[in-house]
Amino acid sequence: MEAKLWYKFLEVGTEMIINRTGRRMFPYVEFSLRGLDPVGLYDVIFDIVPASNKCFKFLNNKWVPIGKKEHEFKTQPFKHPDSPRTGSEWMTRKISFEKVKLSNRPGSKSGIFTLHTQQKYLVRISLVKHEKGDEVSVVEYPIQATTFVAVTAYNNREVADLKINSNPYSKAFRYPVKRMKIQSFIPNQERTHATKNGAKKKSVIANIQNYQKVLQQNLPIDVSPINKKAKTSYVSSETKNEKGIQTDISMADIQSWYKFLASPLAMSFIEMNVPLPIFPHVNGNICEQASDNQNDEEMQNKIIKRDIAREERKMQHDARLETSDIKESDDVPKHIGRERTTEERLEQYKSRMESKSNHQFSSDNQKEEEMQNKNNSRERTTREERLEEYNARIEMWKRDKD
DNA sequence: TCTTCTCACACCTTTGAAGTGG
DNA sequence: ACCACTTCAAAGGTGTGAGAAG
Repeated sequence: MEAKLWYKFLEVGTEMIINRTGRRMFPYVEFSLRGLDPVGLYDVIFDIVPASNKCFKFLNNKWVPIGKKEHEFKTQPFKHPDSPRTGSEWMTRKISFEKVKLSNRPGSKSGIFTLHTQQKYLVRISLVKHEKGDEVSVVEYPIQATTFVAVTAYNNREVADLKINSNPYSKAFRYPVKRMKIQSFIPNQERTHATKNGAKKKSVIANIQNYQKVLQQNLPIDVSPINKKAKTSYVSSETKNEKGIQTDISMADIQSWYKFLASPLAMSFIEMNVPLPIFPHVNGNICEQASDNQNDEEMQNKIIKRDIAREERKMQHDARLETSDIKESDDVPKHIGRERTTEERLEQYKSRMESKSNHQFSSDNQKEEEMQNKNNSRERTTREERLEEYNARIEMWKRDKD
């Protein structure tokens, strides 16, 4: 079990969100087993049981009992999908109930537990041993550290913050960014009757105006790449919900941004000397995007690793070209690699392996230096450089137009 | 009026299929 | 044909905030 995390939550008073469709537990329950009969057959069963017979209310920053709890819903305990297994199999692995969900709608399916809000629960693990014949023996382990209050929205800010900081799916809320809602810049009436192209244009202008306003503040700008799932930034009269227009600057995605640059509208901005926003270069790769968060060391390392691997491959490729008779030149077709004999391919494979192991034995200092260089080159990508790139693009576009 | 609940939203990770190049 | 890797898209998990419901 992620004991440390559970205890952290316990300190502030664990709250678990429940909703109609079912919300995953976080932290989830994960543990290892010891002392089982190695050849015995076991089921591992997950259950959620009331931790108190009271109902609670969040007052003065803590949960206080206010009355009797409601009658419990009938929910089937959840048997681990790998059950049954022998004791030795269970003992050699971690047992996780990551996908268990909590709901407030009765009659949910297996793996979804129906709970009451404002009531306390805890997780109980049961080990069912299959004895001879149909007999079974059951041992139950209620885990006090998992005690939580079921809620539909967080009451304690500390809990929300702890979740944001420890749940990878909540990364979006870790760093303060300026999310640029178009909604507030376009009057409702206009939005509702806007045509596809009209609204798109409006959204771009709104973004620009908004951008200029918030640029003066000191928070990082949200430079999300294209969000494929995001709703379009226009609203037709058929649109069910006005909220459909809510979006951020990522809606003026890279493509439409460059389309905008190629439009007469952009030209008039330039001619009027209206300062255009710097739209940072984003290559659409989620890792590159995350690298904008200097704090995210883990992601930085991932990117560095990937870049090193890329360079490694390139170096290996170059080395192979140098050692072989085939040189990369205009008159040698690129697909030549696909026409090698089995022996040649075997040779190449060997050299690849050699170069790989050589790299492994390279000194730590060298590695560190490499990492440092990577970091430095990343830091050099400043806003000024992006501005330069942006200006270069404008120039290019002007030339093309002429 | 207040509290609780629901839903749409933006933003993120995970996963798996398809593409690419050696 | 195979392999290692990248790219892309879809699915699904997250907290937030506005508004509905009680």
